[in-house]
Amino acid sequence: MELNSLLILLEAAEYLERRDREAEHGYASVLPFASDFSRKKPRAAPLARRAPSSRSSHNELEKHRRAKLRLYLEQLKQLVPLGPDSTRHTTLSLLKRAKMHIKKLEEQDRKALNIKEQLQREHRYLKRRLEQLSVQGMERIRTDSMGSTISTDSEQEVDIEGMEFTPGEMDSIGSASDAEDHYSLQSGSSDGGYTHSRRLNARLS
DNA sequence: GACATATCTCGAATCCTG
DNA sequence: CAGGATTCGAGATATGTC
Repeated sequence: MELNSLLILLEAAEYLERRDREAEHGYASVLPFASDFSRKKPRAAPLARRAPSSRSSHNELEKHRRAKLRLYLEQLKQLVPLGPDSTRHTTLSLLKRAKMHIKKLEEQDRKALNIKEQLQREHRYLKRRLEQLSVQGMERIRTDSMGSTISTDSEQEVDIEGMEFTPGEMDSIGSASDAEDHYSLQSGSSDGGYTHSRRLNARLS
């Protein structure tokens, strides 16, 4: 269904909701939006009636218009989860459900976006951390080859399992954006922060 | 039969186009 | 701006449900 139709239906749902609320308070039960008041004038007595032919064609057009509205409502019904009691739904209940459904989808979208940003930060941080570790490894190789007597052919294991880095620590090893990334990793996620649990095996000679 | 909801009809307001 | 097309609100009527 085109977006315009949905928006129209959503507006209709809000109007009907408001009308219900106002009816509960005993005023303006059948009046349209306040902004529409300017359109409404007291109905004049039917002086000049339309010619029968134009009247019937007008009625026919009205019938088409209602059919079109029904069609849109049917299409809307396909898009909105109606639940188990979907045997009978009034126009009003359908529009209310559609409104709730749209709000739910917007909320899901917002959450997914948050998770995406969180993962992007995590990815940036881990990438930089990996670069730093490989640079450190290369430096150690260089110093070892310059006469150091530290075990020449032994295997050294760098275990960073359970490592956590504070923002201050990040300052010393990376850029400001690194710190920002890591800080958000620890504080931003709902599961209590991100902990490195990876074991990096660095073969050093 | 009372009540709720849908549909029809009509006239007026508004939009659109030449 | 005139006039046809479209949209809207309101009352009447039809239909469904309890």
